[in-house]
Amino acid sequence: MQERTDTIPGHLAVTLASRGDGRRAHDRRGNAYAAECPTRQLLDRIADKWSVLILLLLGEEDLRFSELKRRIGGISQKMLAQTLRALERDGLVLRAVEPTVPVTVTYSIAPLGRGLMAACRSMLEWAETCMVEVAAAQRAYDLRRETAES
Amino acid sequence: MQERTDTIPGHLAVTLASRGDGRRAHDRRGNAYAAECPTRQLLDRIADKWSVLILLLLGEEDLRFSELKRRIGGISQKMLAQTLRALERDGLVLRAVEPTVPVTVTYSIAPLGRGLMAACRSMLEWAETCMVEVAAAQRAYDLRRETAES
DNA sequence: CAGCATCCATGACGATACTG
DNA sequence: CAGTATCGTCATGGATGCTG
Repeated sequence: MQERTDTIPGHLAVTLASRGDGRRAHDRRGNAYAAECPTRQLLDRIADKWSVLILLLLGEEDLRFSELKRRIGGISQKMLAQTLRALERDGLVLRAVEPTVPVTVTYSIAPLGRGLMAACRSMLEWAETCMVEVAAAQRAYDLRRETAES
Repeated sequence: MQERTDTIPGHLAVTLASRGDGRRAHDRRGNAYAAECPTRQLLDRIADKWSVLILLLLGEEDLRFSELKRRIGGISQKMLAQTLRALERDGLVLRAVEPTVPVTVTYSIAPLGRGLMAACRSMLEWAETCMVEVAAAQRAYDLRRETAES
């Protein structure tokens, strides 16, 4: 920040420089670690279980509201509506209304949202792949805590 | 699944087949869309803003508790402790205690957690890249709603 | 019947105070 | 410093009712 390198020993300056590396994201396009940054707020919305599951499903095929609700176990009508709305507002999901009787509403992935699919999918893939190892880690952790309680 | 195509009309068989395509994930390694599935529960834990931010930071360097708290804007002590513990239990993060006075606790990314980094990073990258477009989409959406309120 | 709005109970979350 | 405990608050979820 300041040009006080003259008063800083060489090895410390190096340390500070490598520190700066960690802040690269900050310099680039906003600091996602700052609560007020728009990038962080966007991340908060997409790094969410409901958003990820919805995007994952819509990435495979267009779906109606009730179909989404039926496929995503444990989601409430309220959270589904709320999340879909946020995704639509962010331009990640498209909402198409067919004027039938009764009305038919179909949700699909928007071009902007398609870019997110890769990240969501690799998260899912990772979960599927590592589930067994994670379960083992949990057992080991619980066992360690249990025996330590003596 | 079954060889009963003989009793199923042609067009229905096709419908069922394309249905099966959507269930591919189900056949592979558990159904992440079912609330009770361990894979889904794991996904719920990692598709979380705090988890993603913590993993992202620890992926760059080892950090102490207070340092993490200071870097992640808006996180409470409680959520940080809680999330770190869940990540540690899942084997994604390592917790090293140095018996100094007062104690020094350093968190680092575990081998298992390193595999998740790519997904977290691409999520962050996407957010940084598309933030502007998303903001535009939001304005468009809000404007549309506003004018529709006439 | 699809989809959204409203009410209420519950659990997650955040701020503060306190301990090893 | 690194947490745990407590409590007040707010978001989440479930049930219900409304509209087209």
